[in-house]
Amino acid sequence: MLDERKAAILRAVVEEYIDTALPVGSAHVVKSSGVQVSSATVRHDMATLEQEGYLRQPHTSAGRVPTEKGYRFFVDHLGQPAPLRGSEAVQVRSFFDHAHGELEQMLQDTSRLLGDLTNYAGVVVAPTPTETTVLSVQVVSITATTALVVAVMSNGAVEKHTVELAEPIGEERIGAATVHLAAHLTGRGRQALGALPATGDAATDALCTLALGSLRRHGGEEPDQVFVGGTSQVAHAFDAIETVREVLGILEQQYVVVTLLRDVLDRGMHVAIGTETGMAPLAECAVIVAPYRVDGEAAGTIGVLGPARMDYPQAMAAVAVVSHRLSQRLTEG
Amino acid sequence: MLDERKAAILRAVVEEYIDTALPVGSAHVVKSSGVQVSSATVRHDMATLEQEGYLRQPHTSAGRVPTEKGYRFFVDHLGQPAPLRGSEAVQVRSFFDHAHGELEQMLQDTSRLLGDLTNYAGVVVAPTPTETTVLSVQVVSITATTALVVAVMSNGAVEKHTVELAEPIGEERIGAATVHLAAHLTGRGRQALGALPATGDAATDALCTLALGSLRRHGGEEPDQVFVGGTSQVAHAFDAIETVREVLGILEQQYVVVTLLRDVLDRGMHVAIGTETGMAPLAECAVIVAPYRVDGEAAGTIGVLGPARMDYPQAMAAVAVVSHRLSQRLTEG
DNA sequence: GCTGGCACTCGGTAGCATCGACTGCCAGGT
DNA sequence: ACCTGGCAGTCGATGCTACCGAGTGCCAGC
Repeated sequence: MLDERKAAILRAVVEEYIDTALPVGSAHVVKSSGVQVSSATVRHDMATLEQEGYLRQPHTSAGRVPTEKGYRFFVDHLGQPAPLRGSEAVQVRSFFDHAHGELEQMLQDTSRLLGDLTNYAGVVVAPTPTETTVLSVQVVSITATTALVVAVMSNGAVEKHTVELAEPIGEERIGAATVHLAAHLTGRGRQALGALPATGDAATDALCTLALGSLRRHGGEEPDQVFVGGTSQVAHAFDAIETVREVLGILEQQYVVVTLLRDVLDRGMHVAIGTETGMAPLAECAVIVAPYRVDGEAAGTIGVLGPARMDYPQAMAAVAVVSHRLSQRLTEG
Repeated sequence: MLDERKAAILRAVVEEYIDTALPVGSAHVVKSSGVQVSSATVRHDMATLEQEGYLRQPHTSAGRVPTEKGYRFFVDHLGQPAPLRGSEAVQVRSFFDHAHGELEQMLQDTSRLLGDLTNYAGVVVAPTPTETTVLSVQVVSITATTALVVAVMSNGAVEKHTVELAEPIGEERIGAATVHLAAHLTGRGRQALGALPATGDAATDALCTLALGSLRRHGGEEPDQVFVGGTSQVAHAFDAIETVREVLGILEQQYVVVTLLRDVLDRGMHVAIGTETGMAPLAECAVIVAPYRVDGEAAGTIGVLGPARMDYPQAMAAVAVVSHRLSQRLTEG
């Protein structure tokens, strides 16, 4: 563990580097850290910090830059959770006060809110429908051999899936299937999607099975819906154009984004820095994630993706607040 | 109008500049244009082309670069519509052969396809529900004072809207509203959303009115859904990071994107270059748009957004093919 | 009307000296 | 044992100059 002064020095380096993106020299540390020693002493400590892997020097005769380990120590031990700036608290409050309508639209807007608050990319993963119950099911015929299964879930989400039929099916059987499905699914949870008693009519049963299958799949390995906002911020956060492109590429792959957030949470982390993300192209990035809850149950995830030299205290505060307010908003109905 | 040689020279400049992003000198033109004259003559013509506004010189003693007018002439008179490269034709074919499921998901994927094909950002505006008919309507209660109106349209789209009720309403009235709405809307088009006969029950009527309103609004001034794919390509297409950011910013504002595409089409154009887009931040960009059709009716729009020095023939071919195949796919059901 | 030739322009690059922000180390003081 | 001021040394960044070369405009001549 680091003694107090070294910790203070490390904090000063991280904070300054986050601010300026420039390597930090001992003189700056003396000015900004509050430690009452000379720059020579600081130099000594910085050399030690470098040996221990918290800092590194881009080249001799340059200042120090935090390593992944340095950032990690910072967020674990030094990042006093900054309260949100007043104007931003207002922004969040007003956002959730005015949020209305469509769940998807609101989540999309939330991702943009996160982007605006932090100046990094904001991500929102839609609630997985695991623990919701079915409010209503309906089968609608679109063409002779395609039908649409629409299920409204108790969390306000609407699942819809096209099913392709082997052969044309009449309106009356579609109706029968609707009734049958409604009878057995309404008010029940996902576990009801396992099996269904037969109706006695083969074609109707076939349709019901397809419908069930599509609903089951949707909550299964099918990727969760994900919304990304504030991609334009990415262009500011990195100076290497190639990095920008890589990060945008990642954000485009919804599946990857979902996996990333889930992985981080699964490992019990709220912040993943550089290689901790488990994704090579994100070596220069950091991710902050938080789950949100609906009716007390973990439902989905939000997060921000920014550069490793991220304003952690601020971003963590933003994520925490948004997750809290979102949970509240989704729970109250 | 330009005489034949000047046109050939202009074409050479545009093509070379598109390729290299470097100002093109008279010697290069001689090499690549096929005109059988000396560089001095080309220089003469290029000076004329510059006076007439087709080319400009970044600075004395540099080569020429096309102006907006130059690109415009190129696409209007010189852009022989390049056939799609074989591998890309395959890619498009296989995409539409395998496209299935959810309309929204497919449109999202289509936008990415456009991005991949052109290496610019791909945009797809979802079909406006204007000319579709209602296949089914249903009202589902979510909480005591909120209900969800779900309508399945004949094009496979599902419209859903939350409505907030002034006071709690019972299940049986929700059911009554569903029945009432279904009776009057099923099989009818958007014009049926105007008014509804009364049921005799005030609470049910109130709910019906709210539901109608929400559906009407959705097809009205409410922005169309838009999908953007290939944003990461934007980082490659421009070298100025500030431009990248501006363009990404535009692409994030769905409303702006929809307006942009619609405007261009309304003006009867398929290609808008620089200021022709009507948007200042897109001064260095060009947009290619095409409508797609469902059952012969113009339904939505697709497009790509790239730099003004875009590979027009190739991109136009890609947009044309995708629009054609998408129309086909959506029409056949 | 086209051409080769020529003088000229000017951005980009390479070389070079300088500057300054750093560091590491050390001898001396507390 | 620890801290400090001082000092020599490193090395990227900055600025200067000289030069190169791609490109131009112009002109006299075919």
